[in-house]
Amino acid sequence: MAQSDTVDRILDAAEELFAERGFSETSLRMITSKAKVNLAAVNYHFGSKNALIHAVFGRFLTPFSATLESAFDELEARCDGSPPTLNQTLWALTESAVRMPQRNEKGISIFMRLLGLAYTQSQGHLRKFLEQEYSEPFGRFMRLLKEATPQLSAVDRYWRIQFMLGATAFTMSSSDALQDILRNKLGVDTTVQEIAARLVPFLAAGMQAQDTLLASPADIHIPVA
Amino acid sequence: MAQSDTVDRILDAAEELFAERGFSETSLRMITSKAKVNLAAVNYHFGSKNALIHAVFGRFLTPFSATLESAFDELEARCDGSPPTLNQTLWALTESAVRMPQRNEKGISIFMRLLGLAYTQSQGHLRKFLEQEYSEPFGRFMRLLKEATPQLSAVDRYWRIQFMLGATAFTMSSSDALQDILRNKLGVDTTVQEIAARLVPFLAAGMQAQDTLLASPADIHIPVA
DNA sequence: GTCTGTTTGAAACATACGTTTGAAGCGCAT
DNA sequence: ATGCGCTTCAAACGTATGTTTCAAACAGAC
Repeated sequence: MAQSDTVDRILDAAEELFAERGFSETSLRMITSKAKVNLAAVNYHFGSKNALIHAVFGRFLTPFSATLESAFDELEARCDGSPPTLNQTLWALTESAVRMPQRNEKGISIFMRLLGLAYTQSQGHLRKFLEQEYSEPFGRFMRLLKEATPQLSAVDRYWRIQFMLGATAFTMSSSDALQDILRNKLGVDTTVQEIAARLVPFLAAGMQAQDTLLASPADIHIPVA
Repeated sequence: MAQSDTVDRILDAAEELFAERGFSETSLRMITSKAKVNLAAVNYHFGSKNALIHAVFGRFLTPFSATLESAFDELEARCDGSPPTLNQTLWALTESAVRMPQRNEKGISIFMRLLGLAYTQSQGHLRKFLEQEYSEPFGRFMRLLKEATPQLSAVDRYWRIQFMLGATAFTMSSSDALQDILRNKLGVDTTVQEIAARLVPFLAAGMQAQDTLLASPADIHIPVA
């Protein structure tokens, strides 16, 4: 099969280059020369650069969302009616990501960074693609979060989910650069699993902080103790 | 003075466009046509597109870092020898950001998003510029954080600071969009000050979670309880 | 071997970019 | 009024991008 060889080589090269440089900063010529295929191959096999971006996400996200769904199934079965805890829910997500079969050792971190970029770079088409393609597992995750934090007001929960999302997306989207700094400053090396192991407790603690009680707007900025 | 008019119009337009589209996705032609100035004006007044990016950051960051320094001065004076608490440190930063004189009501969120982009988009020159221009207040903030969390290992503290950064930059940068969603779904309205009032407790709680104890790499992914 | 549909290849396409150029316009001392 | 900085302007520069074209190479069926 000649086709799938070319297609896969393009996807591999694109995935890696997108992750380390961003989408618009990566040209088709970089991709095709890294993949050692002809420039026209991208438009022949995928149709356009945007479609290639979608294909890169689809190749990872489709099996991942299946894995995630069954992880949620298993978790809910194990909990037998009572809603899973916050830690269980967050770990089910992390687990599914880390356990995914990887093309290579950089697999997860590459993809975490791509997801971060998807949120961060305002590529309208990508956002739309992801929303209409993977709304189901996303919605289910949100529902589980809600059931795991019944003590929170809807507004607090809403904002704290954004905080979690931000911490995750941001960290993952710059994790290579961050790791370089860490390696230089502290002389240690960190795997994605370890980052996740540090991130989840941080998120869980923040999520479970006492429900925010707002003072009158006027002196919101005053509390210093 | 005709010059400063053109210069400011360019800076205003660039700031807004960079924030909503990113750096490489924003062309000089978009900027100059939004600012209603000639295309060549950017290279005449700033020298290059990169220098313009630096100027956009400098215009906000220089007065901000002065404000921040004096906020830290005041805080340390008030604490009189003993290190400020985590809450005090975070509030000093938040205060300084919120209290900055704003060009318009979107001022803070625009700049939060720019800071997020600076970290996220791999613009080497920007990173270098920010590091060598504002290393002092940044380093001081780091030192305060370190003194406020002596129980954390250096590695844990490093990563948790990244998590805080991410949650903050992400939330503030998309707060306009998020507020729209919130208004539609929950029928409430939120000011930047209120978001900060929700964010700081979240960050403080995450920061003060128990120091991460890592199991052997092999079973890092196992804990589900 | 020849035909057929699919895949590759080198080259060109149109467009957009950041930057440079050189003339024109302006305010203001002299 | 003249001359001198500074600023604006329209136009062009060279380069890089995504996409298209069309001929050559290829594989498998007959």
